[in-house]
Amino acid sequence: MINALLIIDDDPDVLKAAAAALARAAERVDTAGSPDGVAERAHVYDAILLDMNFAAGARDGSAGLDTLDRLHEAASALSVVLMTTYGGVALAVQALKRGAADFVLKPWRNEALVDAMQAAAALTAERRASGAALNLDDLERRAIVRALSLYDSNVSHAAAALGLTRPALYRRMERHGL
Amino acid sequence: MINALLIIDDDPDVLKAAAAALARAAERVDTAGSPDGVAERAHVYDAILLDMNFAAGARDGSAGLDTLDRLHEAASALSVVLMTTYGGVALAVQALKRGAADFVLKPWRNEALVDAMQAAAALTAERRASGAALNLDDLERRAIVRALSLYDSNVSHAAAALGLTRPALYRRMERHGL
DNA sequence: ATGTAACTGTCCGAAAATGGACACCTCCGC
DNA sequence: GCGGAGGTGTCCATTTTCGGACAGTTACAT
Repeated sequence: MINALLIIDDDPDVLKAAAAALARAAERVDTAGSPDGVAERAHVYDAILLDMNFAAGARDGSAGLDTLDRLHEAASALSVVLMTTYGGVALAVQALKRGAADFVLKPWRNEALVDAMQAAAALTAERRASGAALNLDDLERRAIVRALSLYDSNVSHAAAALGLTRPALYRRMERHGL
Repeated sequence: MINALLIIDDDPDVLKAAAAALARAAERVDTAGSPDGVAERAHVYDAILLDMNFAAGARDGSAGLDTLDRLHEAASALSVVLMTTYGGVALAVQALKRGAADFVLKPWRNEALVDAMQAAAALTAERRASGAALNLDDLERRAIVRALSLYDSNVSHAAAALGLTRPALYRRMERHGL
């Protein structure tokens, strides 16, 4: 079960419909009529569903892409799913290259939307867990595991790749319980 | 200047046209009429341009996506640009979510193709450089820099985040020349 | 002005990591 | 069956790191 979602769209009907579709998949579903001020509280959400077009005439999606950038700046691990009506391939490609987690077209199938948001939330969780690995001990452990698997448990080679002497690697392996 | 590119397409005319367009951007442009056996030598390329549809009738792109997966398995840092004629938004999204670096539609503008391949090659280079950072010293340095920037040079907080005591962080900063 | 809270940078005896050396094992080629 | 190459795991004197403590600075509320 997803904890908290945010839906951003300027059309109240869309907000209502999306919120209804996602209600059973998340503890809490917030809605916003504009992206203003959302970045500040972005970190409390597990995923965001963002409409690409706000200014009525604008169909190039630049408003959505800008918001996407701002959200990433504020909460880099957060997954953002973009949604649009006027979706061409070029826009979709642009969005995903800029780091959107997924791209859905309006009108959507409710089931597909739920799946997309669940996948996005899972991705956020994963990134938060490993991105928060600023911790040097964790980082070292991961690197050691990676090196050992890469050189299929050849301690000498793994040690060399890690920039350690062999005894040093033994000590650290023990310290990490390996 | 890109060092080596590979183009995979079953249509000889497409191969010829793409190779011509990319010739001036890369030292070497190889072509292949099928994805068979390409994975084994994937690591020698800086980027690959891959057609999605091989079996004449197949338009769902699954052949291309499978090849994409196999290429990633063989050379995880390698950027693959997908190309197709029958490109819908769904397929493009699928491709990028599966890790393609970009997605271009046939017929292409030569300039856009060159740009895409250059960006892809740059991405490969970047990933190869940082992915090879199995080296614990590098890893530690990166983590420290990241932590310091995250807590805008507040040594106490950065140290806590890294799981170090403050004096320890001072020592390591000096060791890394920071 | 005074307290205090949160920093910074440095010192030093205790504690831990270092890496060269050692003994051993096992798979090949001759 | 012997030498060598390339592993493994362990030992221990030396070197490095550790972190609590100390003194100093800044910002701010009392």
